[in-house]
Amino acid sequence: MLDIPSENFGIYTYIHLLDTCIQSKSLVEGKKIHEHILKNKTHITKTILLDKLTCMYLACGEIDLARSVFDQIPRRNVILWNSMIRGYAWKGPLDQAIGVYYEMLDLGIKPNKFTFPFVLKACSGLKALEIGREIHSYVKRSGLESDVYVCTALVDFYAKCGCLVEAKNLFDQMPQRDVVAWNAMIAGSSLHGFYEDTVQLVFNMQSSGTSPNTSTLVAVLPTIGQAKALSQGKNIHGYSVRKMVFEDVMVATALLDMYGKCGSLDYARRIFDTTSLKNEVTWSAMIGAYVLYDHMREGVETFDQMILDGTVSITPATLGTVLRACSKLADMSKGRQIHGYSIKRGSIVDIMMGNSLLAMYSKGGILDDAFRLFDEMDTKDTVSYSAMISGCVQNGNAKDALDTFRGMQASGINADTATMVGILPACAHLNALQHGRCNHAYLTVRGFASNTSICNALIDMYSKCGRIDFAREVFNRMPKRDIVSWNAIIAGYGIHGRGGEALLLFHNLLNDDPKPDYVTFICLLSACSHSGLIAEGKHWFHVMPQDFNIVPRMEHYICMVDLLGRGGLLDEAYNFILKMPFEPDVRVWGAMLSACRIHENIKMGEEVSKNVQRLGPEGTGNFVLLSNIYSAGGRWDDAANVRIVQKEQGFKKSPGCSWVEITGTVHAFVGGDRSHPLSMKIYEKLDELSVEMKKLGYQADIGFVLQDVEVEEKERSLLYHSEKLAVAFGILSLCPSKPIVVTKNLRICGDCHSAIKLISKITKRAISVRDASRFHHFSDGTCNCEDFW
DNA sequence: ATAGGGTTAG
Repeated sequence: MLDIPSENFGIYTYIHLLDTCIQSKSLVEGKKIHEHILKNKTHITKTILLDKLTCMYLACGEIDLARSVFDQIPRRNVILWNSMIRGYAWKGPLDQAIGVYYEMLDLGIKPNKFTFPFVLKACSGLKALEIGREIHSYVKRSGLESDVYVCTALVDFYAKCGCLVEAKNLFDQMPQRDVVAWNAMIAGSSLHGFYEDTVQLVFNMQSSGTSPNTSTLVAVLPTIGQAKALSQGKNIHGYSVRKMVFEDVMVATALLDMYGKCGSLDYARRIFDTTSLKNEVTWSAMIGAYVLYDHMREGVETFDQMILDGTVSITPATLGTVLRACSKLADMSKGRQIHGYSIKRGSIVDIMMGNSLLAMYSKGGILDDAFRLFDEMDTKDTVSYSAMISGCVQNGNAKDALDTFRGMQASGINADTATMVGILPACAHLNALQHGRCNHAYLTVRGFASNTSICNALIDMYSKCGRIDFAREVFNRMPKRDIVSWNAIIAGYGIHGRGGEALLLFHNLLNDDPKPDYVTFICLLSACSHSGLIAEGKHWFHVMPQDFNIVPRMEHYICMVDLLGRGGLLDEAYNFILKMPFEPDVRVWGAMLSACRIHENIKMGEEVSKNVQRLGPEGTGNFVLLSNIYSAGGRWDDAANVRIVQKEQGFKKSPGCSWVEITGTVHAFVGGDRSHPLSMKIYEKLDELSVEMKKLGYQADIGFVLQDVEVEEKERSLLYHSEKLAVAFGILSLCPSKPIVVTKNLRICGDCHSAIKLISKITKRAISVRDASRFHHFSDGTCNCEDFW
């Protein structure tokens, strides 16, 4: 600590002392010297001293103190103005940098080539395009456009603001381009996701004799990850190894992130393990990679290691990523833990963090908690409201979604595209045509009505609300249609049983721009199925791979089995399944089974039923598989992804599995499961409930079991379905006031649906079942899905 | 270099 005597110093002594503070960034000493100067009054008005004090505060990052000294100086030179602008451009508030710049111009001080890079940096940060352009024209008038530094700053500004053409023009005009100029151009292009352009720029940079440096690599890698361009990413990796820059944390983290985004988790992990100097971003990127590709267990484990490691701080970004894992896993107790932790650390004020929590609670079906947090949040933005709205919709709670939307409008927060795309399915779900039309009007007023995603949601809403004519009108008027638009309208005609029009539209699509994708064929085939257009369906299924290069997926086979089976061609459907190039899953057999039921073919039904039983939903299930199911957890929300993951891990079957969380532990069951320690009690409970249910007129719908066994045996196998076991265990384990939330990986079975309605009445408990497609909230004998799912 | 809400089918 500096010991300052109280006598008066000469001015150069002060200056010398202040320089020392600037070098060592010692704010405490600097302040003492400032006080000393104020006390002695001798030099208080000396500009040179005030200049130094300003610089001292700037060096210590005390921008407000710097400003107060700066404002007292009567005549300030351009260097000091530049320092002040630089201070704001680095520490913010950015608009102050621009303010000081204009103040300087107003006072007639002429900016120099050092001024522009700082003020332009502020413009980039604020995306203040017009101000930036004005500054650009001033630069031209001052004849500084050819200065490398100024021009690079302009390139950077235009590129960051997304005006890549202007950036490129300036860049091309530069008399010489150093690595910083190249990096500005590359970073801007990468930032806006222009993968090909970015890679081309790097190539050109090398051909022109400038070697990429670490900043180049760090700028390029995110676009590569976004484009999932793994082989290009490997090239960069190789380059960084050759140039020995892989030991740079930023480069290592960017490489890790790139591999993660490409799904190469092993490579990502290898980089993670070999990077000795990990910071919090490195850890976050690793966790994020796991979560992105549904490796929740590894993600959560890595987070636990991060805490144990203790060398880096836990940021809201990390917590947000872990929350997404909890959300995907439906692991609310872990999520709550993170919630508590973030309150303790004060991270909860971070709005993204709050929004992640909202999304987790609402997607997890705990709307009460979501709303409680939502009410507590001091600042709510569009995303907060959107998360609540779509959360309500996903829980089948469309009414609350609409109420929340009204609240949003009342509090003056503007809805954006995502909000509207979230609210429209609520109208579809409620069959709330009036609301839907109202929202449509609102969208028109707000100027959203021509947005492609919005129109897609409108098409879906109108067709689900029974107004395919309105849906078509929206479709016709769209300025730009993407493949989702076409799929939505084709599906719309399909569910309205107007297969002919669906086919006609499909033909129109073939003459138009977007190429059909695999969903198009699902929509088309199901439209054919709903309208009995068997020949047409068969035709398109067969030409799909050769003419459209689309490999039939499980979903297409389900549609085909449905098409043939519904049409009464049971033998053909059965043989079709047998000839499938991969093993049919339970949904294929399920479609077959329902065809057998429609056409009352008991014999084939029995045969098919064996396959349904074997594969789930209520198969005997083996426990290796089971442990994998719940360690990987809540895969219910992305059925397609589940199959990819399962294939990777070498599993082919997908048995029905239900789980319930009791004080932080997940208890999972498959049908007929007797492995649980409390198995005896669970079965007793179910038998007891079964007696009560029968009193209320319950009859097991043995149509769901087409096995050749005695009626009583059929009833029993239904009674021990996984969702019933989980519900019974919930009843036994949770106090009566607590709602029971069961999650099932497949769709809930029809018999279980009727049974749980009665169980909710008998036990007077709220029971929720989240199945593969939606929530079922049971209470007092009814379900909020109104038996339609 | 890491982080939040969204539409198409069955």
